Amino acid sequence: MRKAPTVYDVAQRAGVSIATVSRVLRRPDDVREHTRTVVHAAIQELGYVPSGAARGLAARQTGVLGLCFPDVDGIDELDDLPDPVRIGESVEVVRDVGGPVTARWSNLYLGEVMRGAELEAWRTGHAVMIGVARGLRRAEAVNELAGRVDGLAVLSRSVPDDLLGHIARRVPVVVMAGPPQDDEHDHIFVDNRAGTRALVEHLVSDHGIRDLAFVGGPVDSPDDHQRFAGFVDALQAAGIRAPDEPVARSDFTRGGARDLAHRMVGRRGQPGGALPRALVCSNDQTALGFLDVLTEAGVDVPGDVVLTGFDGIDDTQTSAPRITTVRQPMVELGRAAVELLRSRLADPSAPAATVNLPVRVLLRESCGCR
Amino acid sequence: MRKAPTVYDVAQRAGVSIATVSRVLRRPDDVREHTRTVVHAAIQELGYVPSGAARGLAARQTGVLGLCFPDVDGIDELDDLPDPVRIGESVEVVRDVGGPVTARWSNLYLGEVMRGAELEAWRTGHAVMIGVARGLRRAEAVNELAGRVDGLAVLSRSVPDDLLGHIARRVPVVVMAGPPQDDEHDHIFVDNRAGTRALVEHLVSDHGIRDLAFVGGPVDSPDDHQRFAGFVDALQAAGIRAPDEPVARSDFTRGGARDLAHRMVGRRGQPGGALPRALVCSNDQTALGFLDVLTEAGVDVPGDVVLTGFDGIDDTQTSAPRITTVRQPMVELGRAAVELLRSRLADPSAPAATVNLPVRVLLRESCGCR
DNA sequence: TTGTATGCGTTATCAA
DNA sequence: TTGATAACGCATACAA
Repeated sequence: MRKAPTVYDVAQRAGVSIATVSRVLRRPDDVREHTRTVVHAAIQELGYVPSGAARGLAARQTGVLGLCFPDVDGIDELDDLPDPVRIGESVEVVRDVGGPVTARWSNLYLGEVMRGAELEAWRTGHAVMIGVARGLRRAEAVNELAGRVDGLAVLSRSVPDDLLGHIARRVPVVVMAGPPQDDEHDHIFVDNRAGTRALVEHLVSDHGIRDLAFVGGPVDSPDDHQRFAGFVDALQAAGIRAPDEPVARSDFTRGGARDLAHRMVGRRGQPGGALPRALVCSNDQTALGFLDVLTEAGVDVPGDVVLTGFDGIDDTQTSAPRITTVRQPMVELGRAAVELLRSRLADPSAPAATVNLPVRVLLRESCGCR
Repeated sequence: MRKAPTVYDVAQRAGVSIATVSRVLRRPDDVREHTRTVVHAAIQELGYVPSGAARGLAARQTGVLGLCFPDVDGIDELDDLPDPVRIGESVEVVRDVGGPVTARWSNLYLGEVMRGAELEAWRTGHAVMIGVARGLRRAEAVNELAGRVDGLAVLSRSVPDDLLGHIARRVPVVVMAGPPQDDEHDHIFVDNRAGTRALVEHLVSDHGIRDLAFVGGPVDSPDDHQRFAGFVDALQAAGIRAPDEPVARSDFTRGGARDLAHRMVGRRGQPGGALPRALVCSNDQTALGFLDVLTEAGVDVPGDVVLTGFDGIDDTQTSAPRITTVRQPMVELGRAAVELLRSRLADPSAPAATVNLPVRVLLRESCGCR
């Protein structure tokens, strides 16, 4: 490792030219079997590993695809970092008093996307490089990532538009799971709208519910916006009068949803304060928060109120009752991103593509199924 | 994107030499402010993004660290791949009948390691590249990964020893979470032995249990081996006669543990078939499997039998009772790997290092606490 | 403070 | 089937 051997070393050792060494690695069929054997032997003896940098430079492509995520750890500064590992410390024995199970939604989410991307990249002999856009030097980091890859898949809003535009002049960019947008990049959308619509249609058609309310998320969430649109779609299709706005908005967290639920439950007695037959929540955390409070208040789910979510996080599978929801196609998102990148690399001049990922509605007990 | 601009383009546009362009990017303080401004303007106008390959080649280091995992998806062939994304398909509505919650232990495990590595790498301006050693061309893939990075952290047994030796002649290698081994590489161990010992000492000292049995995992698992050693340590320290072997072995899966538990529970009536006061399981899945069966059979945990696990997976937090276990320091593992890589790069001639990561014993209800 | 020139380790194009 | 040799895009030592 003192000084890594190069093609020259291998060539010398094998008594051939560097061109032949390169050929043995890239197009083995173009060299005589004997030569091949000799070269391979030299490679083994020297411990030769080709330099990716040199290859990338000469071949004008690195074989690496990039995946750029937003900062899910909420780290903006080096100071925010958790303590580094302290080595040599002894075992610690602690009483685990419980508390809420850590919600690792974003980790899981991103992990699945990565898994899908890696899988699809592996299929075609690509490597994938992960980048997290965090901290003050994030622009710089994203730039460097872009400089190292043949194509870049970016999770929506992890990179500002202007930076994205800059980068896109060097490598193809695909934006994952963003709001509908009309720019030069390829896009992959998750069909929030169709998913919610299908879910609500189930409530109306199969359960005969006509008194539904939509509990929204943050106003600036494009996902929320699409989901509400799907809600409206379904109601209109069923000839039910649709509201202009969600009946209320939470912040997409379970705690925030609890607060909201408390207020709504408290108003039950007042005129116009009655709970609707079905609460269609904009995400799972919201549904879970409502479930907590409704259960506490003695409101039966789904007997008194039907509850649904969106995302398909694990907790919706273990709650009582399990929550009917719409599963986000995380792995598929990653795979689709890589697919799109590849076809873009194959045909750079094709018009910008838009992919709408299908979604899956999971019927469980909270909507009255079974 | 048709043809990415290079330093030459920027230099020309800015009316300076390529050296100056490079300096503006690498050592801005060495250039006059005006020049800097002009160059930056040119960079923006052209959409210049430096080539990582060229940088790596010229600077003799890529700024990328590699992370190599074993194949957790069990994919050996392209044929094993799940179906690719089908685009344009409509929403699917399915009845989710339940079944076991998907155990994503390895995903979570690896995800956490990655998160730790990425975090630590980010601190020092490094990028990290993930590689999964899978399929027939795995050696090739690992080689390519090694060729692209400045250092490589490898999860134990994801790469055969000879390949690792080959690679190590080019880049520093650190092996994560393997069996004690005496080779040229740096190693990071998770202190399975001390963790189990501390856990068992708790059972003996704090709960006064003297009738304990160890339910092992696969014989070829070094982790299992270490954990059993810790079990023995604790017993011997307490003056309790320690067995030579685990009382039984499961395959580290919940299902396998269930089968085993059924057999053990079935033997209860027979002479010598009585259950011990405490079952120390080699991993969490095993403990969970036993919990399933014991609960079914009306054996109270921890009243009749005390149960403990190892790993700290999420399910141990939601089971009833929650399971006392030892948490694997996944994030720390990733961070430590990167730390070690960095110090190795800083001083290539230092002797091979060995890091023992501390572990945390989580006392919960399954051991009788609270 | 800036420019010139060289080398980094491959791939790929031609010749031989 | 093999060998010279010219890119590839940048960093950097050295000159100016």
